[in-house]
Amino acid sequence: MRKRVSLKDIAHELGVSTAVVSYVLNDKYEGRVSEAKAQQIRETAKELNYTPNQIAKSLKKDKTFTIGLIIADISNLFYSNIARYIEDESKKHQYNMIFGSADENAEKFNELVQVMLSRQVDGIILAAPKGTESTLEYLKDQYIPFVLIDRHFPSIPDINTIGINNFQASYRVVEHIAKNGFRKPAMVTLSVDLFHMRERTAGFKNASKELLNILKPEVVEIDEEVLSGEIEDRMLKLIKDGVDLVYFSTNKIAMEGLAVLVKHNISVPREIGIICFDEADAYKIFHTSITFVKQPLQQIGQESVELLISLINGNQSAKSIVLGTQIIAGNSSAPH
Amino acid sequence: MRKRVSLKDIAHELGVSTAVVSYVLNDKYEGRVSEAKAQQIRETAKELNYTPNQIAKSLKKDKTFTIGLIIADISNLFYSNIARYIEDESKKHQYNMIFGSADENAEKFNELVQVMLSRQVDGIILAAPKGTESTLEYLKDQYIPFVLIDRHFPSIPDINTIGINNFQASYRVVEHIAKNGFRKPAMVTLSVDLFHMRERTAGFKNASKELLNILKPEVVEIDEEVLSGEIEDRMLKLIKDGVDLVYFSTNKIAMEGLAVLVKHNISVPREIGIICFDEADAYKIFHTSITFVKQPLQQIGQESVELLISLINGNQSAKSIVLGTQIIAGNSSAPH
DNA sequence: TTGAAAGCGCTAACAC
DNA sequence: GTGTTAGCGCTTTCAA
Repeated sequence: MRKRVSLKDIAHELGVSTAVVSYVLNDKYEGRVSEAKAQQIRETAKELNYTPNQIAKSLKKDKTFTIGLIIADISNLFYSNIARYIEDESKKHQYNMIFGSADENAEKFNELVQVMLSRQVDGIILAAPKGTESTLEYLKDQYIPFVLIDRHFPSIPDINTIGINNFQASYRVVEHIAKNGFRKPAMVTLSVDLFHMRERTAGFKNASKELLNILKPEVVEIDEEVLSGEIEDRMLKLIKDGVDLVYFSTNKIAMEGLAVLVKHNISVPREIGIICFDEADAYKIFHTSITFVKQPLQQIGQESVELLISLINGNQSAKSIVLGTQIIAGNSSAPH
Repeated sequence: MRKRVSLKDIAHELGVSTAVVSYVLNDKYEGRVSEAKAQQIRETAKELNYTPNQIAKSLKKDKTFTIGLIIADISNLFYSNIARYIEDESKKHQYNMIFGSADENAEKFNELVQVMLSRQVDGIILAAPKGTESTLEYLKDQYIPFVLIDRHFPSIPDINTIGINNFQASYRVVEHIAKNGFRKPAMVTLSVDLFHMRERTAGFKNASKELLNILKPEVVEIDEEVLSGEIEDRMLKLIKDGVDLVYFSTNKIAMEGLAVLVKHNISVPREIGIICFDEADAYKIFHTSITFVKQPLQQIGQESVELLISLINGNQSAKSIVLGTQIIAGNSSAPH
């Protein structure tokens, strides 16, 4: 069977101590080991196909060079994209990443946190689902370095957060809508009680009132579980009611909503205008180029890793980083 | 600062030995520890918020309950979907998964293998890029349990493989094409020297000759690096040449190809028929439902994990599992 | 029923 | 320059 080669094997082979081998293989032998012996050790290591055992190293140093990432929902493109950036950035800093999706489920989230902790991750980046405040408090109490992305829990003070201004992003969407001559927009969103989603809705409502003089802005909330079943009727109703543009609050809703339009042969922007939150590669096979709110995914990934690592290295400050968004204008919301 | 709670802390708190605590917390104390003491220990563990240190456990037991997954290209939906299934299945078997993408780069692949080995994964599932035969040989020589998915290297005998019959899948696509009255199909694929892709092409060519009496089947090969730049001209040329259906050999090519059709307002299947290899959620926002070859992703994920775990547990047999594919007929290749 | 102790592979403080 | 050794947190054998 398989027998992994250890420091001891190399030491034994050469009749030296494991310490010497460790020094050489970690390039810490300046003034300790003769160059000749060092060379020998390196050669033997190569010959024997030595691979250092990180598990042992981690145990000894109480540091795994691993960060945990827990996202809320892997089936959302936004998160899978961000996961990529976080992985890339981690690698740049010589960290590994281990990863899990909580599927918007608080219990699953808590389990994942436990798994990550027992695997001794040095820190965690997380997009927490609803109802996980106590776990966040726990992490904070335990001084476990963590950074919250995308989501924000105003009830917990002094935690490290990185995200966008969702209210403002939505507000600007309505500015764009108004500028391009739409007068009766509706927002289609999920009925979920998360701060960042409420902010998106609030931005839309406020701006609709202020910029379009709409007394009761139209917001359709759909339960995530029944999304693909319900959205068809809801969309058709909006159109029948004379809504002239639909603003989808996430990627996932957008895909479902656009599918309805395709199915019913509804032309964009002629019959209805469209704006989506978040981008998707798939938009390019829709019959019209899509206007969308672009979040700085790469920057979120990058900064969250950097912030986390600085926390791991003992930096104490609680930071809330708010990044900017852009509206990428396509033909789907062209002047009306 | 943070101080993690260890077995020793619990033992100390109660004035017992760490052994007893270990027994109790692992439910292995039958006939060894009194129920009263066991209860006490469990309570203290809970009070102190004890989390077992998996790193130490792994070191001791020489087993990490972690499997590595290396995929060829994360930006390919096929792989990201399969990664999900593999993660789910691993979790079911109480394994964690660590993950990396080689981006079709042999060197990156080799590095990833090293990372996984040094983190002492119990086994690896991999979709290997071109030019990695020697690494596979190495893994084999070292008796490191691994399972190859999607890809196949005929030059290496007796390794565990899970995939589909690509030749047959393409052959059946042409059967479908012929049955539906198309007479001049073209295949658009990547110019990459991988066995499974060559098989897809060969199946198309053979069937075109045998079923459609085409002497020189039309196969357009595009270099992956220039895909989105080149595909537009190549597609337009095909259409000008009177090709009546295009068969895209992967997900990624399909998305780029469909985008060209959208851009030029080319109607499917009226002006050109379409069949794609692999499914994509995004197809639903294309103006016509898409015919595609469906691989059994979940089954691939599930069986690869099961096979790997059986290898980890000492099973020696070299298996090659070939799973079936389906053609899901949409309107994009409707009778002509 | 209980506890002491060895040892997994590695690092680093400490002799020599 | 070189080697010895303790110990990271845990499991498990062995002795009491």
